[in-house]
Amino acid sequence: MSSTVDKSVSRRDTATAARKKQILEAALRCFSRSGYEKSAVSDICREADCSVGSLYHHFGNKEGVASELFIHTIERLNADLLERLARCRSVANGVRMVVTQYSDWVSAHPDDARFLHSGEVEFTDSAHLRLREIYSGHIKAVFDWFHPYVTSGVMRRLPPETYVPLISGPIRDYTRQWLSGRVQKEPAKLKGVFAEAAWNAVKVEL
Amino acid sequence: MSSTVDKSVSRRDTATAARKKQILEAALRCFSRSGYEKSAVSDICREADCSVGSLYHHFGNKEGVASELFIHTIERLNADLLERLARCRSVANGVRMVVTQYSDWVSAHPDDARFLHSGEVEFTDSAHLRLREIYSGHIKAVFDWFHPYVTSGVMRRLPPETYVPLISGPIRDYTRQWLSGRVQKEPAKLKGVFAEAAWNAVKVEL
DNA sequence: TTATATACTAGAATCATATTCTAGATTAGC
DNA sequence: GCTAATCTAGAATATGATTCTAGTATATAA
Repeated sequence: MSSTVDKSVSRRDTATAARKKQILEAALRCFSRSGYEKSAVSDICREADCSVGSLYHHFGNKEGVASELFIHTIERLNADLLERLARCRSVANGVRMVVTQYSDWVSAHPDDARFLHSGEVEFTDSAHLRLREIYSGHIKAVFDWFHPYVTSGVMRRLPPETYVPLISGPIRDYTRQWLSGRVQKEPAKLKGVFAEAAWNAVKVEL
Repeated sequence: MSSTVDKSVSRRDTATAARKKQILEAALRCFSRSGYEKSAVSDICREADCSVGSLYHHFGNKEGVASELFIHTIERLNADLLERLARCRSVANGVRMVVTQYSDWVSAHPDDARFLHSGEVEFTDSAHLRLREIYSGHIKAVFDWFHPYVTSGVMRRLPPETYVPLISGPIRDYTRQWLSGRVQKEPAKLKGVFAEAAWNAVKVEL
């Protein structure tokens, strides 16, 4: 069946995808080495072995590169969580999983994490909208997973805006400190503490 | 006695201090309105009614303005916490205070908070060092306040790096979301939830 | 009180870098 | 093989940070 659809993937499509990937990877290396602002478009082009014209053709501007990279990265992070969450067989493990997968992911992909956290990245307007959709879609999916447990009374009913900060706030805050070099131990080393605290914050007391 | 010392505060010193203040306040308005990167030095100068030469004379560069503003802001925030903490008469209230003063401060000074959280601000090297000192000094002062309670066994003994994220992580994470417009309720409205969670995370179970 | 050094202000000149433009090369689809 | 669309290259331009030079105001010393 796939052979009939394959026609839509031309040689150019493949080359274009490869070139874009090449630029995105070069950009991440540059951002990671020197930060977003300090990375000149010409630096990225040199690293990606392409011309500025080519970069602008594919991404519109520097923000466009950063936006696409950001969206791509966060989608993988989110998808990874949903997969793992689907395999959890209890609320307690679900809550702990939100914390542990984040810290494992950060420890495994520090450059990606640094990029997501950097805050100096600027987005195109369309990326802003897209990110908002992605965020609310992801939150909805996660809430859908947890909702039955709130209904059945094993997870506390709290103001909805507070679940994310209560569960993920500490590990995110710690990660930020780790990425900026203020603390040494990598997040995965302390995930147990934060995972227990997260469950503790939302569980119903016996 | 003061009259003999007054000689050290000349008319020029006063004028200089006033000018610097004028520039810092103008910068905050610009950053708050358009963000750090989008604020041109010439914008700040127009807002402060001064020349670029003047700004560069006093601050060296744009980072210098941002750095001094940042340090000034964070020192007031820190000092405010230490004052309030000194008046607390129990660990539970102390821990809750860390959360409530932060959320009250953020709600009362959203422009300052937005600036502190923005992340796109770049610092001079000397500001980086100074910020690190300020941070560790502040942490030490806060830890000194809490330490007796750990010793006496009413507060949990945890890996030292985890106290700040456990106590402040959620409210900081929530604040970040609020500043970026992803949630509506201002932090002060939810401080109770986060304050209880903070105490819950570090208290010793009965 | 004046002379001199230092601090300050102004704005033009310079420099770095993001973005745009133009021309040419490659590829897809007919 | 022809034509339009896509892609690449790099030069030209625009924007905004920083530096420079000249001049003004203030403080301090004689």
